Amino acid sequence: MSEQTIKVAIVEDDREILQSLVAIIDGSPGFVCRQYYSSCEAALDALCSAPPNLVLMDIGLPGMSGIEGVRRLKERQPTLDCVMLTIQDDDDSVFQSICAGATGYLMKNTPPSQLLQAIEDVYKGGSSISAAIARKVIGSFQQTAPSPLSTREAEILGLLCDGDNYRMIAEKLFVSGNTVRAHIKNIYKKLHVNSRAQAVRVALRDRLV
Amino acid sequence: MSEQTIKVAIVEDDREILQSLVAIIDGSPGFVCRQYYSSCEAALDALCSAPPNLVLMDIGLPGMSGIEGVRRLKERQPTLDCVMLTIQDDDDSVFQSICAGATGYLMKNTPPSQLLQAIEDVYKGGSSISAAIARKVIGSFQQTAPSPLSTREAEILGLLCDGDNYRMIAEKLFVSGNTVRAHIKNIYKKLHVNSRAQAVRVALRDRLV
DNA sequence: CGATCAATTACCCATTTGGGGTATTTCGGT
DNA sequence: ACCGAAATACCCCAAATGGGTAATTGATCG
Repeated sequence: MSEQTIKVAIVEDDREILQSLVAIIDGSPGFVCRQYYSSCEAALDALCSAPPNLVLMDIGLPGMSGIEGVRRLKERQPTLDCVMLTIQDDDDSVFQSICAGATGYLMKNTPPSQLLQAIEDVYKGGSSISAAIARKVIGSFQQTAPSPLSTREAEILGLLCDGDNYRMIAEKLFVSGNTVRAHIKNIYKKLHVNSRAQAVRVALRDRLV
Repeated sequence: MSEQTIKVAIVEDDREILQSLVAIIDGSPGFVCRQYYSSCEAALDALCSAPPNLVLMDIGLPGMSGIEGVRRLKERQPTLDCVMLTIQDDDDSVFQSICAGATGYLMKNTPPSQLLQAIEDVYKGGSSISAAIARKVIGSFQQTAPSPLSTREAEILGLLCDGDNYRMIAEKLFVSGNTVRAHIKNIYKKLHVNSRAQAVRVALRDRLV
């Protein structure tokens, strides 16, 4: 079962790179590349009517970018895995790709053995991202600045995010509504906001809850 | 420079696993393990006064869990990299660990060669997470359900998240405040909420903006 | 061609919110 | 012993919000 051939499609505008990729894939047992395109426009319909197991997508394509390509592709084929192939690894490209639906993100200079390993990982339900990119993704989960809020304030902010109003919060914390108001005023001052909506946004963004 | 010895500390309560880990690390050129502990309580002070390059931390420890251990450790030594070592890979443990500050997350059955590779990756500023775990982390960035909102509603929800009130939204969109109110009522219905705070929370959670 | 829905406008009214104050108690640090 | 931060509690009042109802226009879909 693990020896099933993995059908890979490639979208890449550089003819040389495309050919060398096809050669690597097609020349390796267990992998086959029968679909390759030089633009998203050319690839989209074909990939939707005859979906491969996995798509290697260049980011820097002329016309529609690989990121937009993935977005369109995933709209029509949500189960199709896409791995970005790129020269730049700037944060923006990484996160945009991931949000667009990419399952992996590889540098173009990845050695063939790792490339094949990555394809196999994705095929098996994993995700192929390099150590450096994984760190960036993980870093986005971790809060850097320490919370400026007191314990009580953080508690109240949490209830604020749940949509509770003064009265509900007061009841849950066994204090008066006036006290809740006083705390919320302090929270707003500390977060430099002046409405619930903004407070919730900051709270979620900075993981204060 | 790449041949510098990496000092690894281990926190693991199972004596056998601990010994085999120490043997692997210490027996490999370029790696050394001089600090090993069977509980977070025992490790914390020692690791802060004589920080290694990297800590391998078991999650299922008696007493303080490895996740809490990482949290405390990172409070005092924010630059110290921690890699979780665990038998379970349930979503909760993964995300809790990452949010607590872990840089990597490995299964205990990871073969020695990959373990050493992972340690080296982290030491070089990367992040060692297995393909399966990377997929979970990446998946958390990707919206699954299509947005139930119309273009206009999504637009207004975005401004709502910015903290704009009716009047400000109305001015930005060149419509009346009453229209904005009507849209917001529809948004609330579709998102099953009844306040701005809840709407913002859902919008950010489901990436509707 | 009728049905439906998105977008738009409008109004009423009770409740909630936010900004401005003031004050007491408790607790940890200097 | 004193100070400041945190937590508690209260006042007034203008503005914003949320729920209800209703009507018009345009586009899209059977």
